[in-house]
Amino acid sequence: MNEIGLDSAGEGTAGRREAVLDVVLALLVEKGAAALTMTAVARRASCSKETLYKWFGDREGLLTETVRWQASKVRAGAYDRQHLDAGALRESLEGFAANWLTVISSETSVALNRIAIGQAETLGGIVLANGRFAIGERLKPLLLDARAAGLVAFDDAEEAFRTFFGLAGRDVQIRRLLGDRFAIDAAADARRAVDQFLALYGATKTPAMAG
Amino acid sequence: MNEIGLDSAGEGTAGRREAVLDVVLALLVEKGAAALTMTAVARRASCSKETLYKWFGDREGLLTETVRWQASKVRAGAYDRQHLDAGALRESLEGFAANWLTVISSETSVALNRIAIGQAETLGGIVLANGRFAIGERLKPLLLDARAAGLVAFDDAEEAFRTFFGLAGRDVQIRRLLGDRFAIDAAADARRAVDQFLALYGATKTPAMAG
DNA sequence: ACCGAACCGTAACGTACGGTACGGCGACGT
DNA sequence: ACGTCGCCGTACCGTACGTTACGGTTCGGT
Repeated sequence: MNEIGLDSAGEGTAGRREAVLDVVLALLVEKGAAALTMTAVARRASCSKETLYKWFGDREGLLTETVRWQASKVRAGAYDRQHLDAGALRESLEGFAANWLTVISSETSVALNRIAIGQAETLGGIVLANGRFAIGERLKPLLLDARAAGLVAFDDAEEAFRTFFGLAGRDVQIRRLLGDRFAIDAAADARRAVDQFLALYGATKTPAMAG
Repeated sequence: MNEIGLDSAGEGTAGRREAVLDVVLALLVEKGAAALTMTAVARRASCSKETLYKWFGDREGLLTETVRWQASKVRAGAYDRQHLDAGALRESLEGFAANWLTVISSETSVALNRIAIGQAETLGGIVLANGRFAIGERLKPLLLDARAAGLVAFDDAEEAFRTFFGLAGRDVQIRRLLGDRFAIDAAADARRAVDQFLALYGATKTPAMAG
């Protein structure tokens, strides 16, 4: 039951907070948002509720910190911007799409999005900023570099990204959120999405629908 | 306060149940899922809690019936299958996309999806069946007829639909669910989505990425 | 006029949860 | 050695909600 250990590793209280946040994530995934009570967190984390409130203020603070903590773990490495030929572009785009698909399909992401949607006023903005918009800001430089290299053609990088987002995600996220557990081949889906995206925006082929 | 009227219209108890369900929807949209208590529903619907429990069993039964009730209201008309030329296909697809975008952007749909996601085990399947899968089954015949008419080319109608779904919806639903209120031009988005879909699957142009 | 069914309004009950208070205990500095 | 600090475990409090029960009222049928 004790998942933390009484500070035996000598990591001080540094890792304790994060251990608590991991307990929140684990409970969220295993039991769902309804079972996420302060008592359950305290018991699972082998800490007292008093400590929980001292560290995180209240329940909402605990949830907020958990969302940020998970977001900080998901950040994928930035992609190399050198030697951007057609192959490198394709590889980077597929990496983005496959990683994104893997993340939004994971139980942790689904559970976190569920609770954020349930409290859209307070948590929705955080998840949105660290999810949808964060990946947009990380992908746009790649798209702009690709355009500068004459590999793709578009007017608005935001619109191009939204199309990429749609082609990659399709119905995956909403189905997962609504409880549909179906198999996903992230690599194959990423390849298909990139094929379709380049068919629409690629400059080497017929530049259809660039506006 | 009384939104129903004491059966004065002589509609018997036929419309009373539906009136209660509309109250649930209104409360969901106005106050959010957290404020949806049985007491609030009873007060707003000018009925007693005892009646609520007699009619719907328990809180979950009330929610389930509400989801079904809303789903029955959203059904759009089937599209004409005659004279399927390129123009008619485009028009039908745009109609589908625009209607779908309007629905998923509506406050009612967002509120209902939020609560369904929060209770994915019990309500998620219902929303999924009446939303994502229902529109899929309604769109596929159109796609198959279009393929038979030589207007589009694809191997798997399900995959073609999922692409259409992604091109139309993109990030709209997840952003709305997470509380992002941004303007949407359903007609323009539908036009763009259909343009892109036909660029990928249209048989008149280069049939790229059909597999 | 009378009966019974359905329903309204409200009170009541049990439970569960967020948040707080308290006693005890091990660790650490002096 | 000893006081202090932080934390654990638990008990506790107030509240809110789901659910049930009950008295009073309306209304259709006979």
